[in-house]
Amino acid sequence: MGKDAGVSVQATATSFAIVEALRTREQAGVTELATELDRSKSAVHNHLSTLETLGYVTSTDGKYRLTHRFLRLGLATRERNPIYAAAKAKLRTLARTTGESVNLVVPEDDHGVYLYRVGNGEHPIEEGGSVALHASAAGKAILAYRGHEAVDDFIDRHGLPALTERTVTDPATLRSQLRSIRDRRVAFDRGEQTEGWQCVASAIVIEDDPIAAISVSGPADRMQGKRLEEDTTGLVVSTAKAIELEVLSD
Amino acid sequence: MGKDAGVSVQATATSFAIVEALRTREQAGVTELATELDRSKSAVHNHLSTLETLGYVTSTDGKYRLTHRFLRLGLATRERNPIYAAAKAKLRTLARTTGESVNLVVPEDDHGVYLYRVGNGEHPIEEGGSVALHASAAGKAILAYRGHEAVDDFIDRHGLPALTERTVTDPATLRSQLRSIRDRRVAFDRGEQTEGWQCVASAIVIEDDPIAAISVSGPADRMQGKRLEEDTTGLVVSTAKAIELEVLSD
DNA sequence: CATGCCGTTCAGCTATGGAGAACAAAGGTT
DNA sequence: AACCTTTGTTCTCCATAGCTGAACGGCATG
Repeated sequence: MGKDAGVSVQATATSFAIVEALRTREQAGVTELATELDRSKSAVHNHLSTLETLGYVTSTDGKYRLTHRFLRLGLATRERNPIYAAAKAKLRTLARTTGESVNLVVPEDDHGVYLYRVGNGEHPIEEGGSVALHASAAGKAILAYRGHEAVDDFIDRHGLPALTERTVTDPATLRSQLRSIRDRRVAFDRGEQTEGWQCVASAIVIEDDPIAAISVSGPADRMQGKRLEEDTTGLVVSTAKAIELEVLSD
Repeated sequence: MGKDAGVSVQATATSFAIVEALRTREQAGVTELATELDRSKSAVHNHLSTLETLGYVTSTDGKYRLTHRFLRLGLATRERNPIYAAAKAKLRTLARTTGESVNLVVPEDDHGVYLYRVGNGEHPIEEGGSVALHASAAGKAILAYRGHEAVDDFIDRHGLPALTERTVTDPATLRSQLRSIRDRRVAFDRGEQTEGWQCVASAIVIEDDPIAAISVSGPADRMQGKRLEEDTTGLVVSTAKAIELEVLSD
């Protein structure tokens, strides 16, 4: 039917392509979007005016931008997840005691999503953004609690693309790391996702299902030695355990 | 072209109708959505599978739900607004000192949007949700700083629909309230939006442009007498002024 | 094993939305 | 001021995208 397998309603694909272009762009005009997305001006105009009457886009003299309708959609999905309410307050205190950025990551399809993030803004990770599961401490913490076949399938589907020089690209190495993560309840990321940034993570596991992971991340020079290995690690693990209990008690 | 003026790309309208249905519903099946939205099963299925390959929807054995892609979209629009960063911390302390719920409302087209909200969860207002400008303290605070013609146009377009028995439905009454709001820098809502809930609001005005309003809301029995008239009012106004200064200093 | 009730697939017809050019409006430049 | 450039908007026409309606297959439940 459609030229691209699975995408049968191409108008929807076009509309969302425009929406995503507007996300990065603050505001944009018709011609600008048309050239970037390689569509005709009239097509882009049609979609924009449709999105405008639907309330997802506003225009002020020729420039279009996204409205806050997406905020309602996005927050609704987040609020729905019980892990969010259970973790929020505890992550705040974890951020305060460690002085570093703290993240809450949940798995979604084959990637992780930053559901919540409280930090000093040094590292430009955006809430709602996604992470590769194999190249982040939180992601590996989640993968560690999935079955062997699930991990194999994951590797088959995506491979282990390198994000930095230190990303784990060898399946055997990854599998051995996952084993030790499960044993010790901690995952580490030493610049595997972003050069110069280290991470400690621990998964939230409910009934053998890793529903989330929390992580503390900071620049390599602050996250090393005894501080990383003992202090931070201990805090992350105990916070993860506390969140597990909170989830179970609701 | 289209049957409904302005909505030329109907496929987009259908896709977003499905998305909005999923927002309220946690998860839903094809048939369920098809009957609710009055479309054919195959049409709904087409849209859902398209949205799924685009990454906005996931399915687990026949049930569909929204993904967190919308979180990225929504938070991007919020983070972009400088008023959010300027107001966030101050609203937290305002909530702590008053003990009531605190809201940040920004105007968008002809309604207000709850951009941020910190509260005790008593009143089920959702972040990202929208308010009628004429039937809320924050909305009236914003309207008060718009020109007379702008207010007239607003009334022409929407009228003054009553949300409760106490909603201001008379244009003359509204205009006189707006005048006093501008004079005193405070707007009140005495059950005009939700029966039994009172509100105090003050606008954030930058260069004669009301870019936002903050409000404190609580049940009528706690928000009355001296406490409302003096204590809370004073705190709201001074916080609004502080936010104005913060915005200007950036 | 039969019977609903799902989600998914299919084929075919028709309305829809895209291409492209013409139009309008707004700035910038000389 | 008159020009030109660049933008958003509108128009018409045609191909095809995407609906309808029905058939298929899987999974429960009786």
